Amino acid sequence: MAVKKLLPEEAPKPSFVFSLRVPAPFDFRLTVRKPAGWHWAVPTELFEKDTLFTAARLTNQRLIGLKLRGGRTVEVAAYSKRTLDEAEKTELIDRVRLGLGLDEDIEGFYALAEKDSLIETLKNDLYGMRVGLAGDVFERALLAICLQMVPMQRSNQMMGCLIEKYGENVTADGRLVRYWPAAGRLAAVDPEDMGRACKLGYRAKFINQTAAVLAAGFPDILELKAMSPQAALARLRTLPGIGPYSAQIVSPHMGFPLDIWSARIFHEVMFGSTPKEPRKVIAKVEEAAKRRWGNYLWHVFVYLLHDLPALSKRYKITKLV
DNA sequence: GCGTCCAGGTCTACC
DNA sequence: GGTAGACCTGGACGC
Repeated sequence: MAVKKLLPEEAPKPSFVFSLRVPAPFDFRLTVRKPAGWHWAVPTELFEKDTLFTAARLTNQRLIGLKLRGGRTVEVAAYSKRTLDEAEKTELIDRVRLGLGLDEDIEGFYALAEKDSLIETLKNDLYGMRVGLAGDVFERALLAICLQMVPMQRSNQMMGCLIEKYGENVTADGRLVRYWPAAGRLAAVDPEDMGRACKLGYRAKFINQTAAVLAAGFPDILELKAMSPQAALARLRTLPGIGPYSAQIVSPHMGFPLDIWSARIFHEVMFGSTPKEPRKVIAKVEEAAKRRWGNYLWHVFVYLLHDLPALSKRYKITKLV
């Protein structure tokens, strides 16, 4: 999509530079460029030579171009037309910290490998991959709503269209990245027009209404992180179109967002059989997973879904779509 | 080529 | 409180 390289003389200098030392174990590439192809902040971001060119939108709606260069210490350069003030710098640092999963208890997750062969496999295959959570509530809500009731291919079509038609351009060291639309932009769009343009179906109304709620004032991702997991989920579920599944996708707390696709995979891995009606085994899978992995459900979820090609050699896993 | 089914949920009306 | 049915769309599938 809309990512292109500008000529060197056009590339601006960063307006803010900082570095983050990430505790071991940490693999930068696996963290920002996950094996199954999940984006870090936006599908249009660019990754080349251990460097990620992407963006972040601050709470005051300023869009900042970002260049992250990896290693144990991640060098971050922020690009903006005007200088960032101290509050904006602090917020940006906090957002990148959250995105890189600096505060995750990855050691605790790996400790499960001593008694759990599945975790041992995941640890060995994806050692150093931190889950992280980049992007704010609206970006993640768009992702969650576009995931509902459609195969991944259709989700990508809808998200791509929203970004292309309503998104914004930002540059990061000369790379042009098209970023997610702002909530205020989609709140002002006629949901019928948006639905027709991007083939969103009933989701158009949810996106428009959620955009309006967020544009009017709602806790950002860092504020939700400061809440208890239960309080954050409850607050997110007040958004139109955000139910129990989507709230866990959006929440900065580690959840276990089982849908019928992931429930089927977990059932196959945990119980060795393919459920005829995956929707009906979600509660059973969730209960068993909680007993087996406790506080590390989200890590297991992300690791397992990114290690499916390797796991499919050991477990009977239904072909992906 | 055409008809049918259903997919990485949520909401609402009804009991 | 729980449950069935509606909701958009397009790709897969059977014929």
